[in-house]
Amino acid sequence: MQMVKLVHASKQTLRFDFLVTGIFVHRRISIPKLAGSYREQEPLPSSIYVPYSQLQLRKLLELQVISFLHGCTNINQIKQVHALLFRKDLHQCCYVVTKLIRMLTKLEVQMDSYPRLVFRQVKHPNPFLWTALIRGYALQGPFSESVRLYNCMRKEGIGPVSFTFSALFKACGSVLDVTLGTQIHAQTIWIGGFASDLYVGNTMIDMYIKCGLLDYGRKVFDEMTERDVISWTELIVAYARTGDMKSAGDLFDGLPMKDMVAWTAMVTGYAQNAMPRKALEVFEQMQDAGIEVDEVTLVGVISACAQLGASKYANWIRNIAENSKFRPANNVVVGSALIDMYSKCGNVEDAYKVFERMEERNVFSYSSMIVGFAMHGRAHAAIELFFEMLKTDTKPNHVTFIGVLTACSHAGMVDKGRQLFATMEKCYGVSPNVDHYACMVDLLGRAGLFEEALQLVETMPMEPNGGVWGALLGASNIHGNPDVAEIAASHLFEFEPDSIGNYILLSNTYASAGRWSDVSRVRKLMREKKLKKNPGCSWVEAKKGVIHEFFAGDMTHPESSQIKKALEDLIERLKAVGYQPNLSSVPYDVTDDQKRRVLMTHSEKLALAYGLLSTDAGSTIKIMKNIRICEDCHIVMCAASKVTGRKIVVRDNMRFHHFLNGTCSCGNFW
DNA sequence: ATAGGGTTAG
Repeated sequence: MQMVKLVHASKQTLRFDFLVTGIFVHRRISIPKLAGSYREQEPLPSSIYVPYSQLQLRKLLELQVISFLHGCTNINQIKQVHALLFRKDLHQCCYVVTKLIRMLTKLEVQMDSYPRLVFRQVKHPNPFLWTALIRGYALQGPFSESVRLYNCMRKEGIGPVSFTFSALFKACGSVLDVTLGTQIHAQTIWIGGFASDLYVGNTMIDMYIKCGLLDYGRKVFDEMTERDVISWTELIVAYARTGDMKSAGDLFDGLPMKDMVAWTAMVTGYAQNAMPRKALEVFEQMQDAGIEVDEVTLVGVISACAQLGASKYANWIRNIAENSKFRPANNVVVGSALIDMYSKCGNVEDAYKVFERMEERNVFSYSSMIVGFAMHGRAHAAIELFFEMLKTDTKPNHVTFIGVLTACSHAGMVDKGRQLFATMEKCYGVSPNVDHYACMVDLLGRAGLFEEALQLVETMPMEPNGGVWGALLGASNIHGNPDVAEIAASHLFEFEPDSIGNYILLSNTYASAGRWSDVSRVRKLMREKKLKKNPGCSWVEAKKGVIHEFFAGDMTHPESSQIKKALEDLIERLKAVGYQPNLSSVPYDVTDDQKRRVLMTHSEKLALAYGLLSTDAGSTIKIMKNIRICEDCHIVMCAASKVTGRKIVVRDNMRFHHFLNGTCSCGNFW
């Protein structure tokens, strides 16, 4: 006679209905209390105390064992539970063994070893047990084994369940085998309507997306009879990753149950597609909608603020992070993102403050800080931090080395760079990839060691890419070496035929050598390819963090006449202390007088003049620029920092220059 | 069981 009915079981609690004089009474019992003997639970009034049926005793035992399994943190503990199964005669129970195999998978135990053995001991595996094994192979490979097991299972006459298909699609997604994926897709249709199962549909979408067939994924989505927020989010993310924020946004607008993950997907989607303002907009809408924000959301917004490069936003999001549950000091990911953001906003000091306060640091935190120092020309700080990192348990990775090598490169530390590059594999276990070679070419090229740079390109163990040739072209431009520039450009145009900057670099290199016919040849090439020069543009942060934008020769600003006057005054003061316009900074074949006039229209000079006009004396002037700062403007910035006593920070497309008291942090080497 | 995240170069 069954007088106790188990109505619900979760990890922590069991819920029973007790039959008490004709009515059912609910009771909840927590599993920890049941550990040991289930007869020794809290005593119940004798009037309602009833013996469990055999069936329920067994069910309880199963649940108890499973709760043990959930508590296991290593394989030995699981082996103990496994031994227990034999003692309690549960070793043939598919339900428990399935959980055991899942736990082994979670602990990343090799499927071929122990899990396979456990599976073989069960005489009549049910579909769930088969699936646990198939899923294990789907997660860690070899993926062909998943498929082989699936076929075995079918041959044994055992039908798949929805989990089985999920596991198989995962395997197909991992090896990008869309042919097999499509076959299995077909099977979900003809074997008992699995195609309409929500989970099967979602994993199918994921598989098609991983294989690069977004349209197929969309088709599955459109044909699904039931969808949840995960189906939508999968597609939104896929559109965002291909850069199609329009489709992502349309989907998101139509999503009836927007949750935190879906909102976050939109925020990071905009951030990763270089639309930081849209990202902030969505983040604000998200907060207005009363949606909770977590660390992933924060990281997306932080990345957007890094792109905006303005202290105003940087401090704003930092405050939000500090007041959240994910404080940068306690959260490595948020902390590392903030380090990167502050570095990109021109604020290495704040970046380092965040770094210092972090309780835990990983390779991201160190690398971000090292790259930050490198960007700001603080080569010694970068290298010092690198050696400090080596003293910890944190191992450097390829990005860390990109950081130290660029640090050496921007500071002209050729020997140090060569030495680090030579030992990176032997001493630190990071084998140089093509990007590290590009750094070395940059390092040697900037130092004017063209022969060595070319030799490195010829002997490198992999094919040089656009980055390598680009570094060589950039160095040729700095040193005015049109012969090497020609070599670099001829290769570079194969990789990046439409990148305008490369043509301009080549043309400028010819110009600096006075080879005007070559200049017009390149100009003609650019016209034929219909490439437009992207105009030089600068931003400056005025009072209250308001950003003002200036193009070269731009007179549309409402205060243009004052700006022009301020610039003229400044230049007069600089001339008084010996400033001479650097005419070779103008790559056009025009008269010196015209060159002087062109130089005065450069956008960073306008930005500087406006900065002087609009900010308080004593505050730092922060200028951002979309292309490389020119020689003449660099000289002006140096001199202006001395004459005006202001600190000036300029971010060009590559790095930061800190001008103070007449000198630049780059040491005139950039 | 399926969904969102941080560092990279000329």
